[in-house]
Amino acid sequence: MAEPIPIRGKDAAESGRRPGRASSGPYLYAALRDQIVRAELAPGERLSEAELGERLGVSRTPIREALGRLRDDRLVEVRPQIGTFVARISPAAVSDAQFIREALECTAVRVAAELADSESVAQMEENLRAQERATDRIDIDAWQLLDDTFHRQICDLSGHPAVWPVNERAKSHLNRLRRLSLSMPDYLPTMVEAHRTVAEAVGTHDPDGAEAALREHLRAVLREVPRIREQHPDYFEEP
Amino acid sequence: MAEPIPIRGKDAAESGRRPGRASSGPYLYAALRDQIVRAELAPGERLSEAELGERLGVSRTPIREALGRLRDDRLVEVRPQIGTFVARISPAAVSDAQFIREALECTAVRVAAELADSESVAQMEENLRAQERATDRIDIDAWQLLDDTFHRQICDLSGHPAVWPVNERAKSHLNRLRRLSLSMPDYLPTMVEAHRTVAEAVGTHDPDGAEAALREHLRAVLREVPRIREQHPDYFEEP
DNA sequence: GCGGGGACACTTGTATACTAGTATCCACTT
DNA sequence: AAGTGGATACTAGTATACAAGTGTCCCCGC
Repeated sequence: MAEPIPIRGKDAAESGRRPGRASSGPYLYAALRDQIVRAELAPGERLSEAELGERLGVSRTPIREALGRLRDDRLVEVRPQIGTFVARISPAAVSDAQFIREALECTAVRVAAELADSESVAQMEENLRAQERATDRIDIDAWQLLDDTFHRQICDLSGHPAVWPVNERAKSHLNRLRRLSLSMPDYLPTMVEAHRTVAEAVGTHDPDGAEAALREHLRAVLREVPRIREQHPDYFEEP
Repeated sequence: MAEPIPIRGKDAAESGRRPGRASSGPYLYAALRDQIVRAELAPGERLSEAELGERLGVSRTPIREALGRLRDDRLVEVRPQIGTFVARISPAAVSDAQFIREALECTAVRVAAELADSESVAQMEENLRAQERATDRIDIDAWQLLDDTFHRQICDLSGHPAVWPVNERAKSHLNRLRRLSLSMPDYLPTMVEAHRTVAEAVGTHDPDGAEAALREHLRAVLREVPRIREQHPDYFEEP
């Protein structure tokens, strides 16, 4: 069990009290989700509300708010009177997340290809260049952020800002898988290339091409599941 | 402002304390969402955590849990230190919900058409007959439940149980719209007919037909927006 | 009559106290 | 020695107390 949980930006804990102001729930949710996705909180690990609160400098109340959202995401499992645990990877949940993500993003990318303006395309290309730099540095953290941004751009280009939050929740499960893929650096150039193919199809207003390229790209992650399961059997559900 | 909020099944309040047991949050969430969808809690209406808790026989804590989820759904708006309000209808949010729903359900119905077995088709037909009976009685409440069940069947037939919860959250916004459509009884037979068309396409394993029929059906609700807005301008956002 | 200022009632956010259920572990019995 | 029962140290769910910010409304002064 991973013991030390240094919270990334410790702003929440350090900013002291900000009573009566905006809730710290969203921040705590994002921080904990990030730690779960990065497997700093390992699948199956027990989480203590009291301990998390102590570590993050808040009481159980906002911790519980964050854990509730993570429970809705199925990233943690709360067993009343027993404990809260980081959810083990469920192949079924991964498949569900893949289905949702594919449905949303592939629909979004079609719209994006139809009505993307030159500015949006330029932004995607800028992001792609940053991805290449991160790939050269083998900076997985930076690349992951850029990947999220890239897919968010696709979703936002659909003109429906509510799509990304839903997609992000599904993507978490797949991001966690990718994190565990030790040989991921090998795949980074491949993924950037796939991104570029999608972006080019969007830029040339080719919905069919964009959808096909994106679908193929999204499914690539899923193919890694058996290998990852072999490497980390204890991180998976025991059905 | 509608004042009396008699909770439908008062089980939560009547079952007395059940401390240390399962959380009442999910129940409260469903109950409040239902009241919002039915416009028993009117768009723009102020909600008091304390008052809701008193009315439902619980403290603010579980009420806040339910309101937090409703806030994620964008069905309520929480303004710190000011108040919590039933969200007014936002055409943008409705459009977003429509996009998400269309993407998910249309993808699901294709899979459903491909691998629906005879038992599933029989269940859908049974549901359709119940819809017809509810239509004859002009029992909108019963019909709404059957409508949810019908669309849930489609989602579940995709083999991905996580799809429906996501779809349900988007559907809430559209259900609320339909509730406000005073002339809805006129549309009930039309909708049942549309459902039947979808079900038949699923039964004959016709993905393209099923998707087309479902998409057309889903978009029907959206066309009502301008008329509803005319009838209830105060229920809409003031952009 | 009109305008301004302050008390006050109310809000959400947070911290803490309490309840009841669960698992573990150790002492005791057989 | 092995098995069983109970004390105990946890857990999450709930209720309540407190903090801090916001808007209203009334009273006072002009």
